Amino acid sequence: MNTQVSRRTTAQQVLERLREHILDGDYPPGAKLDETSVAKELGVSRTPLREALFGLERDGLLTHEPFRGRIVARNDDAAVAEIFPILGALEALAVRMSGAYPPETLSKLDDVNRRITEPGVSPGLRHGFDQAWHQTLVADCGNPRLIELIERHRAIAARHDGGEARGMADAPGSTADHAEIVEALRDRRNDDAAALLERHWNDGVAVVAEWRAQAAKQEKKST
Amino acid sequence: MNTQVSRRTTAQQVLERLREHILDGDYPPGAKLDETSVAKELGVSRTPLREALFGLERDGLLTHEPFRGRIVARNDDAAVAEIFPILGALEALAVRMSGAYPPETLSKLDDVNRRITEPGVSPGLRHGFDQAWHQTLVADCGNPRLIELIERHRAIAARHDGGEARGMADAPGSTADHAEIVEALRDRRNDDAAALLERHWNDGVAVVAEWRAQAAKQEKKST
DNA sequence: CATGTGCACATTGTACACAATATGCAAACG
DNA sequence: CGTTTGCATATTGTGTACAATGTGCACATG
Repeated sequence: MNTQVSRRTTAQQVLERLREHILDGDYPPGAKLDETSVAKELGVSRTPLREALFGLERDGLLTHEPFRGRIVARNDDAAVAEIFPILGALEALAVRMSGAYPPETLSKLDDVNRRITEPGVSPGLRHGFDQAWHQTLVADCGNPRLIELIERHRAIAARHDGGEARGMADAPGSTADHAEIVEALRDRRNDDAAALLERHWNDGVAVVAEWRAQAAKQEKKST
Repeated sequence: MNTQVSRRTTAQQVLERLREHILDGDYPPGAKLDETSVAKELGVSRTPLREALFGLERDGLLTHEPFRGRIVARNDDAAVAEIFPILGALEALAVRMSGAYPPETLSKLDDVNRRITEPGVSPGLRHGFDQAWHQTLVADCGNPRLIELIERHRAIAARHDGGEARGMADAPGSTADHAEIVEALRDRRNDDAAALLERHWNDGVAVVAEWRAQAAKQEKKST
């Protein structure tokens, strides 16, 4: 069916496409992945699909129960409480390993951070800017493995659980944290920035939990 | 061929067995994994084997080039330089997240550390004790995801590269570090212990590089 | 009416067959 | 003599068939 011109294998492509779909919320947390349907949907047979599923499962994006199917991993408060501190430690390390941040990087960080708070941007976009900010922060640490690891964990933790509860991170405190961190970096106080960053992620656990509780309450009201 | 009584799937079992083999050095870094041979060796068909391989690849234990096969991941100086700091940050986090270490855990740590230096133990065993020490250190941090993550990275970094260059970590400085860390933990100074631990791993990069250079020199002499 | 049992169906797991690609060698060519 | 081209062979990638297991419902039974 496919003419196989690519250098990448079907399973690899499927893995990446599925990953994107999960991150975009097309397959939300808790959704069951029916092999036959998904295979048909992507136009491949079950064999490469299953190989991709195995990889994603190993990434922590899927959970698997033998003979009962695969589920997109939940991202509940418990998961956040486990992952956010890990991200804090890893990004802090990346900041410490980075040298002096060049002016253009610093202004990019400021710029992106400013856009997070700009009025009129959709919550989804705001969330995207937040992601971009963190990505820029660690991009030049010189440890590709670390970057990849951070990326994977952010992928797990960044998805919205609880049935498309939108509204994410208006985060008045969050952008203030970001600004403070950039300021430290401008002064070449990377260690201080790292410490702030770690606290930022740890605070995030409570922030997300609070925000979700609010969203759940609103959800109930509108029913 | 198999009566399939187990609750775990063949692919999962194969993944774990292969993982053990790789960690034990039965498949040393750089070894090519021929699918047909390995499948025959483990008594399964290629399908579940390939699924397992995909998982291990995602773990970073294997590298893959389309149509050219899979290789057990190298663990050269570059890899060590990337992974050791990550392990340092993660284990430091685990120590900080742990509460007060109970006396029995502290004496276990002391005990295991003592065995590392005991004369007459094989290098392999010594290495095993070192692993056990670090495992005990993080076991009660209360973050299973973190423990799993540490375990996986230790799996990658703990393998001996460069053709079974044995002799590992006599580490006179290493056990001294361990002792100092336990002392800090006894005083409930977890943050100090965490900082020491991070330095311990960072120093490890140079130690391993040095040790390997020596081993390589000896290798050449005996040829 | 509640509960348990067994069968039909759906879905996942495994094996195998075939297709696509890489590799090594031998012969042709300059 | 070195280089290149083309084929034979080995290995990996994908599709498909079949086996094993879980699920839900109808029906019997107390």
